[in-house]
Amino acid sequence: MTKKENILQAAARLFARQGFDGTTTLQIASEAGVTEPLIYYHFTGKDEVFTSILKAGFDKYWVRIKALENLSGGAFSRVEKLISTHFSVVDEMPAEAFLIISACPAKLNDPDHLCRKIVEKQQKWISGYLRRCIKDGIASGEFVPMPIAPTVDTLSALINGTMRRRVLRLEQSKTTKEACIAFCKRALCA
Amino acid sequence: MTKKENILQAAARLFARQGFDGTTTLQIASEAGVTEPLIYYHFTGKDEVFTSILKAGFDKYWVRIKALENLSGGAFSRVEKLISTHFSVVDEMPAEAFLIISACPAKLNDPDHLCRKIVEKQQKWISGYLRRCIKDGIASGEFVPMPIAPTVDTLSALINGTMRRRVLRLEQSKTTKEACIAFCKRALCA
Amino acid sequence: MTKKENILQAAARLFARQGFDGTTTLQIASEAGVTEPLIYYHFTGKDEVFTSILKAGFDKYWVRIKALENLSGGAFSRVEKLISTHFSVVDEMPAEAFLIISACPAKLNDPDHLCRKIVEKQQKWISGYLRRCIKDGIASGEFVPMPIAPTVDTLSALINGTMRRRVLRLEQSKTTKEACIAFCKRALCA
Amino acid sequence: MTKKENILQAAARLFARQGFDGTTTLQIASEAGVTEPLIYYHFTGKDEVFTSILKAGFDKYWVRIKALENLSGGAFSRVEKLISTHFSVVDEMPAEAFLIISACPAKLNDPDHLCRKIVEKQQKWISGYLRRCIKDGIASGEFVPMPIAPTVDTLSALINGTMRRRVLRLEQSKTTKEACIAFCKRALCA
DNA sequence: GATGAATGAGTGTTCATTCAT
DNA sequence: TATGAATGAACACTCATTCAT
Repeated sequence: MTKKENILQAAARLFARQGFDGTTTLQIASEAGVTEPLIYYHFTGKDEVFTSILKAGFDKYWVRIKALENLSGGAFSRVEKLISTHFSVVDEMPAEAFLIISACPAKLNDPDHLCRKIVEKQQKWISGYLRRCIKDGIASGEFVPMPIAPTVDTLSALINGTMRRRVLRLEQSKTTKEACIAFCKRALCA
Repeated sequence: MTKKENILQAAARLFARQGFDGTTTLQIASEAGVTEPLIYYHFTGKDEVFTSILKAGFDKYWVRIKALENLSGGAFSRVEKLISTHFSVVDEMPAEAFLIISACPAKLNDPDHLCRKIVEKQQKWISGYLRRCIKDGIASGEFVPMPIAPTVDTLSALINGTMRRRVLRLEQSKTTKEACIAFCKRALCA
Repeated sequence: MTKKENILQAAARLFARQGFDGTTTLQIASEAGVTEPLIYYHFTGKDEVFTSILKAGFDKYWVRIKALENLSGGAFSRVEKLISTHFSVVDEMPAEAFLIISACPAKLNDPDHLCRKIVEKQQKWISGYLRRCIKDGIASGEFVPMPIAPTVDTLSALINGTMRRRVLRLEQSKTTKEACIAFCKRALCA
Repeated sequence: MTKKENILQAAARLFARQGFDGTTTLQIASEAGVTEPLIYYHFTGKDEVFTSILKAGFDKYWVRIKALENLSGGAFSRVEKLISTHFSVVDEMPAEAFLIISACPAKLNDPDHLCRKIVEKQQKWISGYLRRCIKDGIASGEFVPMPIAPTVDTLSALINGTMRRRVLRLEQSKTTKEACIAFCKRALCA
């Protein structure tokens, strides 16, 4: 593993545990087994390290998400896939998920920051995906009639909240995923 | 308004906009129209200022929530009340809601910090409330049969995610509240 | 006891335990059961509190010392009296003794500060007293011949070191006083 | 000279002149011709700077003292060596001597602080050395009979007080050293 | 006499970042 | 690539002191 990768891994661990502001460049360097200036050789600064990690994490996530686009099958099975994918994502990349969800609250207020842009891009994509599912479902009679936009909001919120609770380890049951899907099925399907 | 209240208000504004670490005591003092040492006369430090605001916000929220405890009526109407109360809370105290949800990510990892304790207390209460509603609903035949614990997780996540999206202004529809309630009704009721 | 006396007592305790710089006016006020501004009502500032204590301690000491001036008796018995008086002083007013010996090191460098002046006055008086004793002793044949000035220095140092060790609780024997006197007797007497 | 050494020298000068609490890190940096943060690059803080100086001074002193251990010769000549070594030490390293004696009064009260430990170590070694001398001297008949422990206290006090007076420039004679040794000879020798 | 509220001037310390090599 | 040394700019916090009452 290159030293650059060392830096990224160490930083990811530390950002996830302590947040962006709570992590110093010295800690990152120590944890990575390098000296501080090397961080500035490979990155423009602490912020770019953070952004790189975020971007890498998001890219991995994005690949998973994009794979859903060409899915065939019924409307609900596509909703179900979206939900179960998000459960998997948290399990497979908890540090990155924590970062996106929790490490940069102040940056979320800055409309120009990558952090905000990532969240918006993700939300937009999920909204589009869900909108299409729901439209199709209603059209085909698989779903009961319902207003589309606010239902998209509701499902987005459910996914968002589920990830957050899972990342923060607030969940109390082991079968939340199945119950969540069943819950949505009853809410959506005719 | 006393200078102490000035400090609290200024700090609340700044913490909400910039996060805890992004806000300096000098900024708080300036914004409040006082000198820095006065912060230390009225509070033990920056952390206590934050904690005071958090606690005050949570207390207001807690009053609203506790009022639901003695609610009579059907199981779903009690669930509905819980949901709509949370929508109202975000609208009525957005700064405080933002603080609880987003300003102290690192503190959420510290099990001894008030921040974490508040979240846990809130989650615990909501879980208990929902558990009772669902049990009652199933027993009376108002709800379809369903596993209780994971459904509680699901509903908690929905509320959590809804608040978060609303606080971060990610919602896209004006009728999300109604759709959310209708969604749950279909998911729960027989 | 008046509040002014309370302040002085509290301050004396704290200065002895923590030194001048290590003691805050707030600590003094708390320990004295008053508020800080009262200190400034009764004294011009922290320095005057310290100076007052020092002066009071020194005055008590001075009375004891001055009483030796009119002592009749042999040369050595007067030296002995001086030594045993200093042992008593440490035992009877340890806090004040500690203050003079140890609480204001930086102030000892300032020739204008009371602290330095007190030490000089004390040293001067002791020197004068010892000089007279030794002169008389040599003249009367009670003492062996010896150079006066450096012997005065030596005896002063012995008294100084003895007080210091006693104040700092470095002494290891219970009969140091007697041995010290016997030591001097052998060194001085014919 | 390296900048680290600059810092140590500047700090030593300032601590000796103004005491520990009276010296600021900014003063040290200015006097050393460096910026404040460099102090924190080379040391963990102001306290470690002080401790380093103290330790270095004590180490130099300790070498001188330890050299006395293997001294051959009569009991009194060994006592004499101890005394004259202490006179030399003050003359050769007055700043360090002042530090040990006078710059950290509050720290002397803290049993865990290096300051106290150094004083105790020194006192212990001197006590042991003197005890052996006196025992030997009495056994060989070179010294008059006398109680050992309190005489050790007395000689320790004499050395202590002599150093202190010399450091604080309270001595009045140029031949104090010789008189002090002669004084002890009369007190000890048969 | 006595105090609650307030402050000017610092204090030790930290940290992201840079420079010389 | 890589680092030891160094720093500008800030930071949370403290303290002796004062003011209005």
